[in-house]
Amino acid sequence: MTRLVLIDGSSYLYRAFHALPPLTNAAGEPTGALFGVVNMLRATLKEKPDYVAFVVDAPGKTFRDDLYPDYKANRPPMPDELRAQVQPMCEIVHALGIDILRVDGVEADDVIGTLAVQAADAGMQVTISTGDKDFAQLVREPGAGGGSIALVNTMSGSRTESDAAVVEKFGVPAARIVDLLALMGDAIDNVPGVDKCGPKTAAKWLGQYGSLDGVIDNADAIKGKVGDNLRAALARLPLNRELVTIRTDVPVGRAPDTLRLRDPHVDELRVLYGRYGFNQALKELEAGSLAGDGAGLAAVAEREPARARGGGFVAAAVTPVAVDPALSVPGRYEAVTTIDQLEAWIATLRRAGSFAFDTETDSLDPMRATLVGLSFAAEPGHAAYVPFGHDYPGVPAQLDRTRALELLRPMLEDPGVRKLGQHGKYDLHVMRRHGVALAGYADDTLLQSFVLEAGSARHDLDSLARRHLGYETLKYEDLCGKGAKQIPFSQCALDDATRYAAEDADITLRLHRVLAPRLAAEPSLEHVYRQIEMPLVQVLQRIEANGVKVDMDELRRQSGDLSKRMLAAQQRATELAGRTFNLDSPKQLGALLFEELKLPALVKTPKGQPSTNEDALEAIADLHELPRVILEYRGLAKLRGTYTDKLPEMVNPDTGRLHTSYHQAGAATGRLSSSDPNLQNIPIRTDDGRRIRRAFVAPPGRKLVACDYSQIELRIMAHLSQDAGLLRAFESGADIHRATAAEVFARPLEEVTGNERRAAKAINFGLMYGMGAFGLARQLGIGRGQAQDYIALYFSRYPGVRDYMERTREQARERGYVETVSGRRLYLEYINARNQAQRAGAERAAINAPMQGTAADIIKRAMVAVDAWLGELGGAGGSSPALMILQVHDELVFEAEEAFVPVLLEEVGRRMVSAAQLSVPLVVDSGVGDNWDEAH
DNA sequence: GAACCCCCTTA
DNA sequence: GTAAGGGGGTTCG
Repeated sequence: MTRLVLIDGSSYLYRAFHALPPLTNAAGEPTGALFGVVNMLRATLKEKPDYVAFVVDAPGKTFRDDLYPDYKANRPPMPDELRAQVQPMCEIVHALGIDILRVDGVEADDVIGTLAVQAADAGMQVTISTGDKDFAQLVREPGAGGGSIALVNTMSGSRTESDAAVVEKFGVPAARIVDLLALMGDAIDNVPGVDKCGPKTAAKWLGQYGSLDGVIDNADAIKGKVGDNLRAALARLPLNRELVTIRTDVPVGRAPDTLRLRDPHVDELRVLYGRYGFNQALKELEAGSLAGDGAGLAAVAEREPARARGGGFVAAAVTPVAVDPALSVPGRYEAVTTIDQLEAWIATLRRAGSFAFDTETDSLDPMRATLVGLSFAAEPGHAAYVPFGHDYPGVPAQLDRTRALELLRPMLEDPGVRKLGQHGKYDLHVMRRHGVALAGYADDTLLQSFVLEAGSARHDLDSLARRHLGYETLKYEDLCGKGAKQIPFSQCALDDATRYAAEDADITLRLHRVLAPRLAAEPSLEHVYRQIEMPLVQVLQRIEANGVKVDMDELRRQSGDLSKRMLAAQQRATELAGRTFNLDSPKQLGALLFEELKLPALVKTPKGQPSTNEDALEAIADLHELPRVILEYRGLAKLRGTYTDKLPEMVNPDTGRLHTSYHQAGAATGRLSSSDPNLQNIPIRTDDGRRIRRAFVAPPGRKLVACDYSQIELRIMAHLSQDAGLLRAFESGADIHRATAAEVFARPLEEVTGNERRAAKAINFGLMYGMGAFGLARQLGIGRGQAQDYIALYFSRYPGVRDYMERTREQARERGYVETVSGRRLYLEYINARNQAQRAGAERAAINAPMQGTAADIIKRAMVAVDAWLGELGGAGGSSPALMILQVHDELVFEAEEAFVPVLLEEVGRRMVSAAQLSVPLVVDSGVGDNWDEAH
């Protein structure tokens, strides 16, 4: 069978550009997109197709522009960094022996469509390699003449080669795809479809009425808002259909059988690969194995020993950019159900010296989860699942959990055997709660990914597998369902569970092989990972397990009190409105205030609706009593709904305490985030809010101790900017906002007024957030001109700060990322965006991230140091003289025996201030009390 | 029930 | 004007 691959070059280029970090070669030329494309091409060539074409768009008007002048009208121009890679890409494609097709006045889609149909008609097996879903309309199963057209999606790695597959993906067969697209429209190409009609709705209609014409004929029968939208869009649907139909009859000037793959120009490739720093490709080239070797380019990972790979075209076709095929093969997974099997596996894992593992449980909450099984992998492609908690009619025999854990324990608790995991903090919790003190937890792929690609990628296992391995994992929902119909993992059939669980361990192991070398190649990132993030895993696990005691009665009393006051506010609001309405509904409230009561709508939501937020209500509070009543109600409702009602529900019945969950990869800047419940946003500013802190208490005989860094981010700004004035201010130990006011308003420290200090404080904070005059004016309620004057004055007094900020923006633009003092990186996807709002947003993030992120690095180091000290003291849980129980960005909270408090203050304070050596001193404030409020 | 909006809490 | 999580309403599947 003759095989033709048609590559949607433009689609690849854009995809690789956006998918990969902004890499450059030694000369500083951008290479990211190029790198992706080259990897994809090499993977394609390894499958030895007979004919290949690399199709790209040509400049110039096409028939679609004639049909519809606004076609692609809102598409931004190609970014410069991408444009710079087009010519080198063409050179490499050519040198690889692949023809480039560019037909004036014809879009690449239509060139591909035409060639695909011609080739399939001639009996060829055609694969269209693209990320564009529109091509689904061309899918053709093998016919009488043997010709076929299949799609390969470069991002998901999926292959679509049958009508059934098209139906599964889009809900309609290939022949109806154009109808579907016509209804949906295409925002990228500026083709408006039916408003609010997405793929599901479109497929549903087409299922009901057969075709677009059927839908048009029956438009009156469709109810609801979407029905109205459909009728409003009727006139343009036929045009839409024409626009989305890929032409298969355009003149392309080449017949498919003239696109034969030629021999590569090795000399040219050597030069090009060398120039762009594609070392793996170069090595492969020198080995003279361009078409045969399995080493993927991206595969900075060590090569796995050769092994069987999927045969035929599929294996490479599903291999997207930048993947070592050896790391994306299907796995061999086995269930371990006998002692002999288990012992054999334990021997294997020990022999390997390191292995990936994963726990399967019945709950996402590690403090409540019961272990259902464990999985292990020591070499890619081979993994075991040890089930012991599956429970459903007819379940096969399993090992006893206690017995299995006792056999595994020596290995799991042996620090000399390295364990790898994905989000291992969860597994550490579960194992600890089942009596196993797991040791030797050496690597975590979640954290590897987080440190390598913060800000530019997701870090969950499924995304990592797709991105780094070109591997599509089984989904939990496919096994156990979702929503109300979800079954616990323990009721999942053993065969399915084995495939799923073993895959998790296997994929984790494979990911580690890809990510570890990438980290090793970046010493500063490796340092952050090894010295900060990995040690912190255990610390966070302990903090979470410690939990915090809450006074449930106090919270219930507060709930009752809040309810009474809410009711009163509600009654008053009803009187004022003259009717009942839902105070919780911004929509109803907006209608009442701005339409019925005709109050001025001074603030708009981002979507242009009149806002009812605090600013808006304050602005009209002097015109009517109702806004203040609403504000009062909102404040009370927030406290009750989010805190006093919810927190008692979340107290763990076993421990009687509240256990939050800290997300180590939660914020791109390096900060932690907290959830379930979020204990990092417990109120403090208002008196009502602070009462909630009084419900966070120490048990009898113990105290709560809160230690927080004073002005840590401003101190970091002083350190980073090395501004003489700011450094001096911190060195002198003065109140920094007062000192700033004295500088800006040019008067002695003691003569600074309250208002001046307030303004200086707003400037200090605003600058750290990258704020401009507009924001400062709003914050201070002054004119924009005056705000601008303040800022100018500030920069004239602290010129080092201004220079630092400009340098930071520049670095961000040039490198695509900014760094903390520790070398942690944050990638800024939109720093060079054409869209000015996006770009401005990225610049603000660039200004803030080094400060926020450095603060996060510092407190993380402090936590590791403090935890190590606490560990030396011995004792655990309630018997320990002190426990670390909370982290709130710049604050650590401890629960300690009363007599131990002085030692704790001394030792913690020392470790916190020496967690980093900056150009200014770090200062820690502390407080002690019976509850969290008093401890401040 | 999911996805989105709007609003609000923290550092 | 940075970084988060979360509640309630609304709308649609």
